[in-house]
Amino acid sequence: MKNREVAQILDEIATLLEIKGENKYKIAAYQEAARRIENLPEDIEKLFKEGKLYQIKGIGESIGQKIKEYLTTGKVTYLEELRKEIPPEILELLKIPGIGPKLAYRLYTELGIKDLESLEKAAKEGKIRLLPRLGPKVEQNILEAIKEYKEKQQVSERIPLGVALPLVEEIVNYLSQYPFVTDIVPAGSIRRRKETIGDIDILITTNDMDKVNQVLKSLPILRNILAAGTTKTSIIVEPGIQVDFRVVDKSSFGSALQYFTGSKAHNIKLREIAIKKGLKINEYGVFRISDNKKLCGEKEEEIYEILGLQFIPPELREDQGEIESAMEGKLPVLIEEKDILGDMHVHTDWSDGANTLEEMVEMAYRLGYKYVVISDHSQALGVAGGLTPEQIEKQRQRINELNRKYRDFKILHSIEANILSDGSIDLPEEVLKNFDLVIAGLHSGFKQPKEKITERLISAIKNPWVDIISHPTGRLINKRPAYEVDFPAILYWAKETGTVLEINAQPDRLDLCDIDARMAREKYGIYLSIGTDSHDIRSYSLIKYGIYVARRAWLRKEDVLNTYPWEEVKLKLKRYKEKR
DNA sequence: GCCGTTTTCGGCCCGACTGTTTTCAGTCG
Repeated sequence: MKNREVAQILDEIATLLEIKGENKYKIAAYQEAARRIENLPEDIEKLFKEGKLYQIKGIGESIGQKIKEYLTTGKVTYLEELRKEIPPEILELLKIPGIGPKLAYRLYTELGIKDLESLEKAAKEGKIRLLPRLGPKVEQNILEAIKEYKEKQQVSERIPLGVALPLVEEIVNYLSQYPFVTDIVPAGSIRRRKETIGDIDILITTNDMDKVNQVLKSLPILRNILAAGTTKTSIIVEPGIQVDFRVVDKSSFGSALQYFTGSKAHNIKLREIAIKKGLKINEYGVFRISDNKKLCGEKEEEIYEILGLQFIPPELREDQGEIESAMEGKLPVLIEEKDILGDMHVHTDWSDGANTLEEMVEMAYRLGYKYVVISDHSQALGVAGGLTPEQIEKQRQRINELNRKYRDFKILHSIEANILSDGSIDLPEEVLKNFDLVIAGLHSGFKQPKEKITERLISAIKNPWVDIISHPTGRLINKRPAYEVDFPAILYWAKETGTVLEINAQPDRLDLCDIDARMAREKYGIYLSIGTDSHDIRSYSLIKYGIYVARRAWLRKEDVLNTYPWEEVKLKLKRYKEKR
């Protein structure tokens, strides 16, 4: 699938046009098209072949032609021309906070700066301050920003939600203890539960701004303060993450929360709708344009209400159709954590888990689940103590015994089998057929060519005894990209065979991701299962990350397999269908 | 460059902060 590639090309065009100082609306058009395509829950190539390219909003004649050229020839002449005009190395300058396209272009044309090294050298030699409208302060800020950037390079650019969320909870707990902090709510991409977070936005209501700012200065994990205004304070906390605090008045709390939750695209769309209704939205409230009268602002819900929209859950606020749905009153009722009746992917110390089967089962029971799917590794994964057919048989007997101990709770015997390099499963059919269900996943050979990996996965999907594919794309956030695979083909065969795809809730996996999961359900009608892939009893709590992905994928309770009682799950699994 | 329940042309979200400035452009979110 080339969605991401196309989006990156359009983004690069936009950036190069920005540096050139092109019309800002033209630039915005490229950025908008890039964003649309990156988040598109459909294969752009498929749409192109079906002649539906121009049905995507934001793609008109000019951008459409460039996409067409890329998909047919693999290059975009327009972009290559632009690259000749502006050396791509300049793009590196834009990564430095405080350097935008205008300044980057001036530094390049007036001082010949085209990379970080020459930038740092020029700043140290005091050459930048000699340019008109630039001074020593700019020079100093550039040097500091370069230093900060280099430090940040050590870590990754965007941090996983699984790292950011606990950090935010720590900060919120710390500040909550002060009586003058009356409200403290994380906003931004954290609140939208995006899989990675650029920086953290936290909103505070208080009757004493000075004290809040004072307290922020003594935050234990504080590294340094970037900016401290009367309404905004930006800091860096360990381990190198920016946190923006916004101190707001109670009467504006709802508006501020809405504004800072974003996304940017979502907010722009809302403000456009507001204008058509004679209203203006900003972070302080909703105002009538005619007399500037403030109509609301204290509660977030009021903003959507006054625009004639259903309340839109933060996870959906990406301008991916949620506003149109809300307008028609057709937003989905999103799945919630309480809807999950059982964890669909759990390991024990029979393979590489840290806790015993008994401990894992007992914890699942105590969490209030109705069932748990025990899915240890199979024999081919030697490093993980994968189970042989004999061990599997023993484990089944133990599970049968345990099942007699519990009422209103079922232990399901499964396996996370390996898809071997030829696409076969590392257990014979007579073993596979005895499980309650079988999960299969790729654990090796990620570097095989795209055709080969696609073949392997499809072969596993076609296996009548494989019910669920675990972590279907194999990506590890910030560590390993998804393996090369013909994803639409995977979806097609999953649909054809009734195979379920997993949303793996491990915070570094979140695989399928939100966009893929939405595509699987919305365009192909495939069921998703959510499993924590737990290897110890504490990891059951990670289910919430799977729920976040599902919600961002627009999934309702009924779209997710493990919201159904086991007897109903059976009706949806292909192994039981084929026996009927 | 895209788009249209007032538009096929004339619009295109909103505000804070910073640095260098006597009024504002650039950057950021």
